[in-house]
Amino acid sequence: MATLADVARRAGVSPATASRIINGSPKPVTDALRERVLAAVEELQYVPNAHAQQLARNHRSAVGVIVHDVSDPYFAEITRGLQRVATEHGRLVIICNTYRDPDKELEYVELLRANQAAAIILAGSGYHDEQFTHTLDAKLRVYQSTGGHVAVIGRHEHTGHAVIPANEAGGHLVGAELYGLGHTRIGVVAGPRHLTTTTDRIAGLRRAAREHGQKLTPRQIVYADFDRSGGASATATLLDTQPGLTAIAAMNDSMAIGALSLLRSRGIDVPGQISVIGFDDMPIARDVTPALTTIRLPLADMGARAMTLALQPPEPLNTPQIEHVAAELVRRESSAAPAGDR
Amino acid sequence: MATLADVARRAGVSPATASRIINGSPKPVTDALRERVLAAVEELQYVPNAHAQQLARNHRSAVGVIVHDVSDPYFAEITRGLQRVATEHGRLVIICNTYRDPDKELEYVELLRANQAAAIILAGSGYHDEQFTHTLDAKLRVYQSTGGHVAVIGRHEHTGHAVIPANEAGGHLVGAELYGLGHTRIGVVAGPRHLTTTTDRIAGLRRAAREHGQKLTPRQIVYADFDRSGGASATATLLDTQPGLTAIAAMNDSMAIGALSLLRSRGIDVPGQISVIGFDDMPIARDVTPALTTIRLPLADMGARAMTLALQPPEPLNTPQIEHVAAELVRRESSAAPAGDR
DNA sequence: CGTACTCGGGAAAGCGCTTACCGACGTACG
DNA sequence: CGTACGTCGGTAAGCGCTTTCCCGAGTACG
Repeated sequence: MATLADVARRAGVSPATASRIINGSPKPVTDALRERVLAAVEELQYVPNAHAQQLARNHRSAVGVIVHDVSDPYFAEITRGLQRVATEHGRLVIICNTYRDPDKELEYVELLRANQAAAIILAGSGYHDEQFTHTLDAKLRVYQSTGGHVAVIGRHEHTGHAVIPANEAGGHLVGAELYGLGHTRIGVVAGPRHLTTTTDRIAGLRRAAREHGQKLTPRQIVYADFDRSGGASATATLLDTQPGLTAIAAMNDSMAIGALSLLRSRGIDVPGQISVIGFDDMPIARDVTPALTTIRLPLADMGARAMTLALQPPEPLNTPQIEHVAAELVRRESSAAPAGDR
Repeated sequence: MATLADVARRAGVSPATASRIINGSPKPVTDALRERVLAAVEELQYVPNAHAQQLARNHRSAVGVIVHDVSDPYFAEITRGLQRVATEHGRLVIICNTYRDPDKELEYVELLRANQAAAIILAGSGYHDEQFTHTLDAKLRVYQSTGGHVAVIGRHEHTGHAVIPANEAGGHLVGAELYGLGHTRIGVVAGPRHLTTTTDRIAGLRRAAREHGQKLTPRQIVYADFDRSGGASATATLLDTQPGLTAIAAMNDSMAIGALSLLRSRGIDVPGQISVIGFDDMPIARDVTPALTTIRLPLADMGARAMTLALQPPEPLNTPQIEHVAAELVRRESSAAPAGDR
């Protein structure tokens, strides 16, 4: 591996000069030398050692993103937004997948700190776990105290900037739509109960229920994994335990799609017999049949905003900023009034 | 930011000792000292500077992955497999999205080299561009010559290990199925023509056509972006220019889904009036309606294999290994014999 | 009790780069 | 023609860590 010293030697200059030319330092350098150095770089296929540079310069450049799983469309969309902004700022993004293991989240914060990340962005639901939340928060604070920036997406318990989707309000939209259509026997296909996203969305749903003089009993809610197969199994449980169900509210689109596929396999018509509403409005939502009625969250935009916050110059007022993002109901074909009403 | 020296000072030992304790070096250290150092680490919330470590140790640890776009399910799946293996080996993965810009691919190779990546994995189709391929290859060789490992997925023109999906054979499977069912008027919804994946798959399709005494004219093939909207627009073009079409072969599932949605919007029954076959078997394929007949590629597994190859101990025989992976037809509901045949 | 080891710990030399700081030269000026 | 600058390069001191080498103090042995 060619080093700067090699280049300098080859060009017959000092490492200092070579460095200045290669990095375009403000210090003026004669054209003759410049050309010689550049030629040497080319011949030696020299690429500066990023670690050495980082060490010598001592200023952070990369930013870290911690998500549950990039291959989940929810995070994929967020990541897309994040990356776009990061790239505009010339930042390298390090993506860390926790695969929903809170401990990994902790580990990755350390790793990112070790790598001198300029900012850490935590995307995805928080956990209902006092102990964990506290530990994470402590780690994040330490990181911040050494000049690191922090932004979180979809959680509020933490220090640092935050982009917060209207999960509760979105849940309320789902409820308002369903109860408004006349459904009373609603099943909820929920994600893991230890995720705040799940509970926030359900809280909104509950509020809507109350407003319509209804109530959500524990048995109407089935918790499962936040993915397609979790949606399918939760739906199966619901079908078996809640006869007369006319609507299913899935707490994200992946689960809704799982629900759709299970209903289809049981020969149940959607929305004829049962309505289904999802959450997030992932791109696929419009491609399933029936096209999924869902709550739209501007995921890519949320990612972009979080990155923007994180990359902001050292806080003007030193106060973490919180951006709320609205949820919006997108009516498609999977929801309708219950059969009896028609 | 606390440094090792701070920790050492606080524990009243030399940096050397602190380092040895923290990294669990083979050198034995008294328990008393060990505890003091560990306590200091805890109090100072010390995290070693990864760049300094990397510089001092001088051995690569991270691995870089260059993909077109992680938020594309095709790459998301591959990435999932890659990550799994990398994590098992305790490697940090740096994911780089080119967003299909070949120049970025070049840039990222440099960046990864600068970051002392132990290996670079290039996923996704290659480009039909002599010049570019040559430049990339040269850069890769330089990287290899300094001890870097290279593995590519889905392209063959390069140096280094390769995991190659049976694109041609898969295309042939599509053709065999469609022509076998009796279709003769087939439209091809293809990805960008400068991608080798596109042309390889079409080549297989052509071979099947010949075997059935058929032929694919240029007008039967429409090239568009490798995504949902590309699929929709290509399908629209096909419908407008190829009356009497009975089947559409999409060159990936995203495009197939776009095709499906366009057909639905035009009120065309699938597979009643037109059959649709996709390629890749992404998870969503089974959730659209009608469920998509497609060619299965074990994407996550391909990623895992590439990572395994890349992480192999310095080539035993120094020869790049090539692993071919088979494609398989998955019959679902979107394909059937043409109407006239029934 | 002296010698030969062993064992735990520290001193210091880098890893590859950046960046004050300094010095040599050339120019402009008094 | 001597002094004062301004220019352009080089020298060297780190950045935070690892690791080799060495040294002092035990221990075991003759």
